[in-house]
Amino acid sequence: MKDHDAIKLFIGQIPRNLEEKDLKPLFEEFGKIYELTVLKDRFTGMHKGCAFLTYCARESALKAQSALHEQKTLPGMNRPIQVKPADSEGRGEDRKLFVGMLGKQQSEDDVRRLFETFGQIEECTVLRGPDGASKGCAFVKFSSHGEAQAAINSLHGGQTMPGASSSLVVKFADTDKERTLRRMHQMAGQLGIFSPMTIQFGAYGAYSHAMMQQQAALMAATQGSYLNPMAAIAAAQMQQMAAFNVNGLVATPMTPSSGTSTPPGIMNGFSALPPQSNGQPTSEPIYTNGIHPYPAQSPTVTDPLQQAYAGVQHYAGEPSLLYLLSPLSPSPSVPFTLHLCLSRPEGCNLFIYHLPQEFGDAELMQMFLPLATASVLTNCYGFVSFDNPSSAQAAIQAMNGFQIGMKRLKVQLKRPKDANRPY
DNA sequence: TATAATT
Repeated sequence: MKDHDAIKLFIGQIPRNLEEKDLKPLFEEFGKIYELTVLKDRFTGMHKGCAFLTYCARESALKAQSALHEQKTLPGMNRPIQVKPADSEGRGEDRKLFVGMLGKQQSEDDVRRLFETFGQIEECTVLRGPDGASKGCAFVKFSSHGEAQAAINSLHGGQTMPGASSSLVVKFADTDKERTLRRMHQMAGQLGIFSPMTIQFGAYGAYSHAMMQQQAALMAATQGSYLNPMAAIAAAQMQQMAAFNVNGLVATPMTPSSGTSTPPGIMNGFSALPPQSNGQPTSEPIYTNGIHPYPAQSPTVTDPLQQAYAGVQHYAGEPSLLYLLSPLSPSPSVPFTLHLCLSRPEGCNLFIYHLPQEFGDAELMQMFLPLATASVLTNCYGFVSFDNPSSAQAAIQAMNGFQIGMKRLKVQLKRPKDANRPY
């Protein structure tokens, strides 16, 4: 049926509205197709914009690759189609380099010239923003690990490019795990969390992953209703978080959200939330996923990367972060809302009332992000914390009475010490 | 200075 040495191809940059049947004609031109599978998200079924393709004949794969790879751009895409052997086919990424501190004017060709003396370059890509401006870094893939290593040895730190702030960086590109960690940290930064911190999902990781994917999908599906691009970005971040969760980088069983072992900060700002209008409980232990920076409750890590990440847990500040997935609506289509709680001292925590029904976490976050370190949201009220009382006061001044649609926000300090608080 | 995506 297919050659014993057939090559499975990875196809990238596929418009998300194209399914197998739409793609078949394009690829059949190069030979009989053995298998063609568009990649879908396992929970949401969302088209991932890429596919795997195996031809019956090895030769067909080679022909398709040379004819199509980076040779044409499918409608609606802003980058050319990718047709190359899937990662599963050959070696991993031990021959791919990340090149940092390039000058912004340096093109792919400039980078190639810099690296070509060290070996056969299979791929060379300068990273660019949507406007086409270089981000000052590139990926260069050699045909062998040795060639890549030779380039590192000769080029890393050796020269400073015009316009770059320090000398050229040449190193092996991140592995998938490293990328995930990097994204996680970026996300934390975008959420306004700048302290070192660990984010841990609970024992129901796969479940919360599914929920987050669903939530992200919903947000993506309603993109037209976003107030601005920030909301779309937040949706993408949730996708990333969900991906992080499922990648198994954290595997700690959740800390029970009741009992004496619960760190005080974990309950703060969460037990005191006002009752919800839909009658659903604010939290449901089985669905509660805690995030906390306590080293004693760290995952048992065996992987060096995980260990490196675990290192940042040893930070001395007040504990901090909770992501909660709480049932809010009985409707299966909107089962959960992501809650992000940051525990802060009194005088730093605000309740936001009269949020429009359609306000999502992203919208609330976007509204307060310039001022706040975190936010929480349910259907009609939100919760925002600041790292100091004056920022909280500034937020009240800036946002109380802020009109959204027919309603005005009510922004006030969270009720001081609550009898419900467990300490 | 970290990509768009890898069952």
